[in-house]
Amino acid sequence: MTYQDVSFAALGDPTRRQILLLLRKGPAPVGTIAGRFPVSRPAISQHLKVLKDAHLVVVRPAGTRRLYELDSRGLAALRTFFEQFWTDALQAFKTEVERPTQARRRRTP
Amino acid sequence: MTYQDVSFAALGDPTRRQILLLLRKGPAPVGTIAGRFPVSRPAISQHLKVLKDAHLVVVRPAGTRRLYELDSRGLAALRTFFEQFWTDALQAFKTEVERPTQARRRRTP
DNA sequence: CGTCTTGGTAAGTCATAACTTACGGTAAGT
DNA sequence: ACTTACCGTAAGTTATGACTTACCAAGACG
Repeated sequence: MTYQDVSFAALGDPTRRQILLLLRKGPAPVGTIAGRFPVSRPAISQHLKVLKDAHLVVVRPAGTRRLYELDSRGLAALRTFFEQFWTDALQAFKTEVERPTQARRRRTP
Repeated sequence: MTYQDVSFAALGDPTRRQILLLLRKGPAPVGTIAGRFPVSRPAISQHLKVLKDAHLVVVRPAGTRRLYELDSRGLAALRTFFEQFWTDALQAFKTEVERPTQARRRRTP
């Protein structure tokens, strides 16, 4: 499983996506994050571990608290991957559009 | 569940991501797509349905075949969303970096 | 028309991931 | 030392999603 696989798998869950959106406002301790969701704190801990392992968040201890924040490097890497994918996909689309007229005719009802 | 939720959920599965990568080369019929994966054809059909509902692929009939191809509009919408998210996330990071020196000191071992 | 190819869908299986409660380690305060 | 707050992790539960086989409709061709 590649690095991107781990990242996209992490983003595949709605709770984890919401956590990332929440962390855009800045670092937050686990308890605060968990308080924003209708699930248990350990459930949030498990989600945060997935995000950490995917390099989408980083954690630093602050007393008894653990502050989680967005991992800009991990997000940048994912962004690069997505941009590359998008560029390739767009290129493929352009190639398709520029095919001979015959292909176009078939698209006309 | 928002539109982006459906898209990211769709991208959360490795087989579906591989299908998208495969379709970058151009439209392909179901049988051909399925032949590239170590799973059954109906399984691929189910994945393609998820991708179609997420507007990541479009399908057009060609005789008995159904050609699937990337949905550039859906991908563009997802790209827009991701860029917005990334911009917001980067902004949040910049805000964090530009905080008073005290915050920086804490990061020095 | 009969036959073959293609592929969507129904129904069933089961591994797994998202959830829970319980436990205990660490930090901080008294 | 004791107490409180915080949170990672273990262990258990269960809903779900990725898989399967079976069925059948649509299209193509002889």
